[in-house]
Amino acid sequence: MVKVDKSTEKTILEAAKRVFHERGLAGARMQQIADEAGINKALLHYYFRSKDQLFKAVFAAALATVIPQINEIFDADLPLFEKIRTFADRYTILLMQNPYLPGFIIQEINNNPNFANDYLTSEIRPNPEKLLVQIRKEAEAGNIIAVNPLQLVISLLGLCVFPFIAAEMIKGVTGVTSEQFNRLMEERRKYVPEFVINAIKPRP
Amino acid sequence: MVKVDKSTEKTILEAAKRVFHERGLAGARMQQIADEAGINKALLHYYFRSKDQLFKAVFAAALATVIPQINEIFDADLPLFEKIRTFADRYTILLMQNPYLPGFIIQEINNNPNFANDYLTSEIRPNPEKLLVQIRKEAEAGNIIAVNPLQLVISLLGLCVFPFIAAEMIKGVTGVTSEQFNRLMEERRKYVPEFVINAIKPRP
DNA sequence: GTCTATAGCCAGATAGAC
DNA sequence: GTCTATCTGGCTATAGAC
Repeated sequence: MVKVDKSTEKTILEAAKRVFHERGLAGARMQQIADEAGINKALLHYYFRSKDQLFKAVFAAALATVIPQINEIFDADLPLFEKIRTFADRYTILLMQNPYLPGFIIQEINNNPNFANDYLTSEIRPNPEKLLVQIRKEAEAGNIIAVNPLQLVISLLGLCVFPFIAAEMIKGVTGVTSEQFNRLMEERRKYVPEFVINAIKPRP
Repeated sequence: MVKVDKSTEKTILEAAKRVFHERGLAGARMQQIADEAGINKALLHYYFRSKDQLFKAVFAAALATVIPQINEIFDADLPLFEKIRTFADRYTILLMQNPYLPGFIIQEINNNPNFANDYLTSEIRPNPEKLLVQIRKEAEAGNIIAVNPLQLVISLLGLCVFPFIAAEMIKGVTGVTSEQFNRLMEERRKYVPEFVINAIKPRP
């Protein structure tokens, strides 16, 4: 990476992010991070002490870019259908800008059963509670069909996140290029919320 | 692992499957596989030559347990709604029996950009073509609303697979136990297909 | 086929000069 | 703060006895 006028620590974090996102904790190499940052290995240790701590910093940053945004929409003061539209739209945009993020997070959670204790603080922690209550109330009022609120939230998340997790598989199987894939995700910003709303809107 | 009367090769493959599924290629250790198989490292190399080849065998087996089943339903001679119900039901059962499988496959695909060439043969390759055509025809006939067929297939897959990929996250955040999670997936066998059918059924 | 012992390498971490 | 050089441990892989 070309040296630019920016703190070494930031440069390291950005290089580490790229490498960890691509290869995971176990697969990443400190040498590659150093190369991408345009520095040497010793300096990585000078700034972050160990590979593990560097990883923790990158992982925490990943959670911090995605979880607060999710919670903000979960807690927004919006009618349910508007909330679903806003969530799908904003979350898809976020993922288009950070396509490696979901796979990275999921992968490392599965490899570190203790992640909840290690990383989830009171601020950085997905909190669907308000949305779950909102769904339950709308169902009781008959504004949507009867659903298990947790199933609905999982479904909404899955519809947004899954294509990014499975991107390489989708490309490999269907033959769509990265550009076509992006257009597909662009289309999904509107497709997903209408899909979900249709699924839960009562029929006359 | 307790020694039982079964071929060493099979014992190794089962142990390797457990370890690779949990830790991925880079994170797995040949020593751990040997321990779980109740043998020593040298024997692993005697049977599979290298870690890489052992991994390839496990990965190919993983694809072989899931892809043919998917294709069978994709290609079945069923009306669309029945196909959706069958797919969600059977695929969810399959994943409940192999919960590590999706995460394992996704993780290694993302770490090996060349996987399509390495692993996808003419038999072992997801083939949604017939289902895509079927969806297009149903939409043209007005039996379902207008949709991009690929979006619909991705959605159906995501609704089934995502909860398993995100299982640890879901448990960590909501506090549901593994047993409660299984009940949730059990419920999903019916929930997902009705959700999807509702989403695409035309309104009067 | 299965084992013990060990070779050989690679990656994380540190020492110490500048 | 940043570098080069090096240590150290751990891991894959092999040699060779049984």
